[in-house]
Amino acid sequence: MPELPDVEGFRRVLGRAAKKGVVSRVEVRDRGILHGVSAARLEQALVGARLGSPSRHGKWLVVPIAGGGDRLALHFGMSGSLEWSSRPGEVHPHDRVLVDVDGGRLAFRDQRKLHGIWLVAGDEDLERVTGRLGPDALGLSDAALRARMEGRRARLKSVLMDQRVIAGVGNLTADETLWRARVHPARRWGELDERAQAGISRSLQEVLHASARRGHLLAEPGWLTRVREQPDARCPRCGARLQTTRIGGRTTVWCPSCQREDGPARSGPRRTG
DNA sequence: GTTTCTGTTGTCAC
DNA sequence: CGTGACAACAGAAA
Repeated sequence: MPELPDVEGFRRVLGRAAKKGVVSRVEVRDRGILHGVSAARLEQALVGARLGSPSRHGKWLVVPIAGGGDRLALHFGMSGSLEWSSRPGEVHPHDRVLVDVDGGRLAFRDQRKLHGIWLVAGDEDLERVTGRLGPDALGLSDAALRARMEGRRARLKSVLMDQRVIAGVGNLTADETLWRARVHPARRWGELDERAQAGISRSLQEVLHASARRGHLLAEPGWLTRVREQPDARCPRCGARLQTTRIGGRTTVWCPSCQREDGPARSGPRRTG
């Protein structure tokens, strides 16, 4: 599940939980989710402490621990989530770490365990874990996006998903954005005129803002994400049969009619003059 | 029943 | 810059 909008949702969940009080208990049910920190060390760092206000950078969540200078860095991979319950009942089989706070319990739930939880000290430490990330994609201005994209020669889909260029765009967000902007995913930034570039910038923010508000990538009528998994999916805008290919090792869905490889479509809702 | 493929995340070698 | 292998796992497809 997790792309930027999901992680933004987890940030709010964690932020609310943090305000409830101190951590009373930590249970590591699967050490495979911990990186560079033992279960004992994690417990020692958390129990009795208060969590600070979490921040998000791309798909990373960083949680200060009041008192010491340590922070948690969380990455949810493809299948992770953060679950809060005020009345904890059954433990889910994929709950890897439980953190009890006054008033409830946080669960780091993850089926595939591709990433997980780190305990980091200074900023250098954090950067060693996350890699050097580009600016967060949410709220990125048109000028800032331009500055980051300038000179990139790879296919747009790959560039948008490169966390070092901008942080937070995942596979589905990239497809949704390019579809909305009517730009073919295999095109290059430098080939586009300024209007098409601005369209990508605007589309990206529309997709991210609407989704982040809800805590997950939207899949409403009129969205590519809504139909992309269907076997013979058609473009929600023009009805053409959608195409699927692989770019950068990821499944890529686009509309051959709206997103031409050689330029913007000349038909459709947008008037051509 | 068993094997193979797929994937909203990444890294690495070539 | 692009591709393929890989990591861990479950569910679907073959």
